[in-house]
Amino acid sequence: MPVARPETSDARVIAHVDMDCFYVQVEQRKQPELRGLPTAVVQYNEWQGGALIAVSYEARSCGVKRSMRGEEAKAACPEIQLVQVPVARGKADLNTYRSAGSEVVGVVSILAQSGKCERASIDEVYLDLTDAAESMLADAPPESLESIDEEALKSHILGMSREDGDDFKESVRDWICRKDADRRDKLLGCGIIIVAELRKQVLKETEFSCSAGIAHNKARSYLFSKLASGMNKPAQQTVVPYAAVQELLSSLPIKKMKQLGGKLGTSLQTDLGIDTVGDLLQFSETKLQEHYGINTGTWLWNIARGISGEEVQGRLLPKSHGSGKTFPGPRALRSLSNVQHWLNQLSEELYERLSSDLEQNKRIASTLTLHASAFRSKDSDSHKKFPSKSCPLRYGVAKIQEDAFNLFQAALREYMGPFGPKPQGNKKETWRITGLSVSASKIVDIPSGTSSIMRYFQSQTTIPSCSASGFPQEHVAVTPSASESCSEQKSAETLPAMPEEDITVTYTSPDLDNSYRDIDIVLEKDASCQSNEAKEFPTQSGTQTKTIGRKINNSKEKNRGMPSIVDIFKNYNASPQAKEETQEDSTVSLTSNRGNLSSSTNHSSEVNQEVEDRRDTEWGYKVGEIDQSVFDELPYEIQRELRSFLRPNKRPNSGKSKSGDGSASSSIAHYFQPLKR
DNA sequence: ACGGATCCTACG
DNA sequence: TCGTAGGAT
Repeated sequence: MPVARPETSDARVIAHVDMDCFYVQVEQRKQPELRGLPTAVVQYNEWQGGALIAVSYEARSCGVKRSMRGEEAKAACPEIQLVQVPVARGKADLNTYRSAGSEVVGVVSILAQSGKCERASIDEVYLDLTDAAESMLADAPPESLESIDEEALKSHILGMSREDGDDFKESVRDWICRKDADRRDKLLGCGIIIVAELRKQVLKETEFSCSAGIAHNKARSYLFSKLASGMNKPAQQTVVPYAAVQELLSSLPIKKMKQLGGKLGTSLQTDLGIDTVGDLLQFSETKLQEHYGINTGTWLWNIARGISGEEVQGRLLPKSHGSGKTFPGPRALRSLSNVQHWLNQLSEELYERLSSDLEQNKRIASTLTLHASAFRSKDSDSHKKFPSKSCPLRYGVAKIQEDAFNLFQAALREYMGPFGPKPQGNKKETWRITGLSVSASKIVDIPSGTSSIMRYFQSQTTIPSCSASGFPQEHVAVTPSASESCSEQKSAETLPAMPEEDITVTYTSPDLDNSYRDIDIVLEKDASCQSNEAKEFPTQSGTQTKTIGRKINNSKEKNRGMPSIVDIFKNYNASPQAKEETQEDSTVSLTSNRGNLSSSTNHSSEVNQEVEDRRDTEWGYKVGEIDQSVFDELPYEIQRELRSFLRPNKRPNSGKSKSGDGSASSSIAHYFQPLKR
């Protein structure tokens, strides 16, 4: 699973910042009355009071633990406040937490402007503060400061004996300011001050408290930010000096290490008889490689020594979006139309999130994947894996819904295999669906400032046929996108008709205002979705926009079903330098109900300029190289826009000035740009 | 090198 | 527990 990365440079300063019981804090910010009370966030309420997914520190001290049910929590702590995760479309809706998460990432990335910042999860970031720490050491080393921040003095310095009160803070100060310290430790000392300041700012800007680990690499900072915050208290920061690493690891239970909490960790315990990380040291690198393969073996050898060369990626946005739901036990889905109903819900949510991503971050996803889990009762291998399927992603709710359903049916046929779709003349299916999810991946940036492209995709979101005409439509037409790209290419073969119940399925489709309205559609009895004569939605009178994907497919053999514009952007974005600059293009949506921190003003011009600088040299396509038939199929506005992109007016190469005024300041404010309101 | 499918891991 | 994510193979 894990892979080894040799340590590249010696003295990095890496911080892992982790929000304390994040969902609880989000709810407490929304409902300040809850602050200070034992609180937990639960998801669903029906069964045993719902499942706890986040627990406040007050509740933890009452003995409430994550992965208790709501009722257990009430028993352990009668005064606990249980807040429910919002529900939308019949499923948990995590959007409020997601946007609070991007709010945090946005603030952190701005504060850490001088260093790389990586969104590690909804509430965690890694920071590479090496440069900031080095500049501080050069310009304003801690010992030169007249006073050290109180927050910094509260840090835990591992390996340092801990006494209470001022003595403790005094010794922290001494450690930070020690003149004869190892350079690596001095850098960590700077890291302490920087992170303390950053955490204070995050609290001020977002009202969320967080904990942090500061060390020389990701593995160490992660581990100790987790260990420390998991211990007892929120809002802690922990430093791992070089010299303390070995001893701390030596007695650390192996299962506590990231990546070793599961099967691999268990295997180490049982197969090698190991309990602590220190125990791993006895095994030679080759021995570990023999047991666990070359990659995992070397990784283990390294991690036992706290070595990890993994770099902090400058990525502030997620790499995929997914929407899923489980249907445990008796709630398992037993009919195709029920599956379709839920796929429609999930697809709707997914589309909504793709739309925001497009709007806010100018990104488009290009792959749609369907995952499901299932079992077949009353049969030998009742727990065969349900295969995943993917296809090119077409923008538009109805398209995603269609494609998802088609992917599902393809997967189901494969899953059922020889059993065939209709094993007995019985009424009910033999399969049960216990989980469904749709996800969108391979997300690429599109050049900013191309407004017509935005309009193009927006127009794609309207369903021309039914919403305008009001005619009931048979909506399960096969589209080339999903059906052709599914594994079974025997397109000529008529697929076995799936039994379909008479049922009213609610389709929802966005109208022009992006608000949703419901349209009831009665599925035909034999909605043998499977006629492979691709039925196109009747191209609607009013709509200019064409489904470019298909037409292009006809003229261009490869890339079936893939909107060519995605190809173009993909190629564009594949240019070597284009990425890694996620720092600057931090169009992270700072959709806070309080401050509106649009980070753009400062940066966007710079980004645009950069984009323009690369145009001529780094576009994967030159205008003449784009297949004319592809180009012609694009909406006129986009053609025009692309032409202007492809033939840029050359501008003087203004070497991207490293932001920062260069004025040396003795204040740490130098390392942070205060947020402007 | 790349992409689809599968598996594993982690966490609120 | 569920709903999401990321990474390795």
